[in-house]
Amino acid sequence: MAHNAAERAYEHVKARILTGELDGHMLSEGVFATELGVSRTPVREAFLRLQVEGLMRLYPKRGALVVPVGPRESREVLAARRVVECASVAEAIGDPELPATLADLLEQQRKAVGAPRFGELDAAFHTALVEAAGNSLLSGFYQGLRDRQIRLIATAVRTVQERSDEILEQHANIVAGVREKDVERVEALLADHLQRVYEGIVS
Amino acid sequence: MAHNAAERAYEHVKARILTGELDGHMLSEGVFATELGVSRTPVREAFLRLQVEGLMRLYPKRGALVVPVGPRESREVLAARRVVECASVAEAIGDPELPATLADLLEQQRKAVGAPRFGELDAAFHTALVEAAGNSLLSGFYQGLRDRQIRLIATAVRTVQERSDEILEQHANIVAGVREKDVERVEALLADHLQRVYEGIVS
DNA sequence: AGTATGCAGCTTGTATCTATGCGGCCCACG
DNA sequence: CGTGGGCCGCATAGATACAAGCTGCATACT
Repeated sequence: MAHNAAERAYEHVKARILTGELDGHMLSEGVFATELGVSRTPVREAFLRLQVEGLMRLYPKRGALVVPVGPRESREVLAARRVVECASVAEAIGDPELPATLADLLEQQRKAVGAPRFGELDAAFHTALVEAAGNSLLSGFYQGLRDRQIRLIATAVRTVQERSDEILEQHANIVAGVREKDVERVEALLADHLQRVYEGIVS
Repeated sequence: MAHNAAERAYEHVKARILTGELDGHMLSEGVFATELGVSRTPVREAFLRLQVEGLMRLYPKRGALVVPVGPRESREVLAARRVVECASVAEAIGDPELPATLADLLEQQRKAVGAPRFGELDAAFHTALVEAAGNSLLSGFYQGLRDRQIRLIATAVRTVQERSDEILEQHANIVAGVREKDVERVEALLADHLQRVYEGIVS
C-alpha cells in the first residue's frame, strides 16, 4: 500500500491487536522494531496513533499496554453503532441508489456463507448504510467502531458462522424497509439486529 | 499540566490552529521546535496526533498543511452534533440528576453574558448532555466535533456575543423539555438550536 | 527470618545525524 | 524573449546515540 515504514508498522501492529491475541499484554517498541526490521521511530509513531484510537495505553518509561476489552466497551460500541447507523439511514433513505447497493451486497453475502469473506461483507453492508449519508465525520467515527467490533468478535471466538442465516434474514428485512423508505421500521430492525449480534458476542 | 514536551507541543499547535489564523498555511516541524525550545521529535508527535484528528494533513517531505474549513465541514459538524446530542438526550432522559445539572450550567451562562467564558459555558452545557449518556466513545467523538466547531466560529468571527439572548432562551427551553422528559420535543429543540447556530456561522 | 538497599536490565523520552526527495531558481540555449 | 534542464537549499524520514526512570531481584544487614 503506502510503503513508508510508519504506515507498515501501524498496519502490522494494529492487525496483531485486532486478533485479540495481545490483549492485556505489555508491548515494547524495540520488539516490533526488530520484528519489522525498522528502527524504533516508525514503531513509535504507530503506537501513538493506536493510543489516539484508544486501542493502546502508553505508560511512560514502562511500556505500552493493549487495553483489554470489557463488557462496558461492548455496550458502548453497540449503542454508538445504533446511533450512527440509525441516523445515517434516516438521512440516506431518499437515496435512489441505496436499495440496489444494499441488495447487491446482500446477494454477495448470501454466496459467501461459510467463507471468511462473510464477515467482511457484513461490514461492507453496514458501512454502505453509513457512507450513504455522505458525512465523512460520521463515516470516520464509524470506521473506528468497526475496528473495535473486530476485536470484540475476535475475543469471543464463537460467532457469526453459525448465525449466518439469522444475519442474512435480518439484512434482507432491512433492505426491504429501505426500499419502502420506512425509516422507523428500518431503525427498529437495525436496533434489533445489532442487539442480537451483541448478545451473541457476550454469551 | 502534563509537562512532557510532546503534550506541550500538541496543546500549543492545536491552540494556534483552532484560532483559525493558520488555515491553509504550510507548517514546518522545525519552526515550532525552535519556537517551543524543544527538538523536532515532540513536534512531530503533535503533528501526527493532529493529523489523526483531521486538523492537519501531512505531506511527506514537504510539510504539514492546516486543512482549511469549508462549508462542507460546517454541514457535517452540524449534522453529526445533531445526531450525537439527540441520541444522548434520548438515552439520558431518565437521569434524575440531569435537569439540575443543566439548569445550573444555564444559570452560570446567564451570569457570563458578554464574558469570554460564555462560549466555554455553552460548550459545557452541550457537553453535559452528551456526557449524561455515559458512553465514552460518543463523548470522545463529540469532543472532536466541539474542537472543529471552535475553528468554524473562529473563522466566521462575528458570533455568539450578539446572540446570547437567543442562545439562552433556547437552552432554557431545552432544560424545560428535559425536566418534563419529553424526548421528542427536546430533540426538535436541539435540532432547531443547532440549525440556527450554524446559520449564524455561515452568514 | 524479614526488611531495606543497591544494582542490573529494560523501556521510554529526547536529541542529533545522515540520506533522500522535492521545489524553486537561474542560466543557457533555441 | 520564452522555454527547458540542471543545481542548490530546505524539509522530512528514518536511524542511532544518549539520558533518565522504573521494576524486580539479589544480597547484606538487623
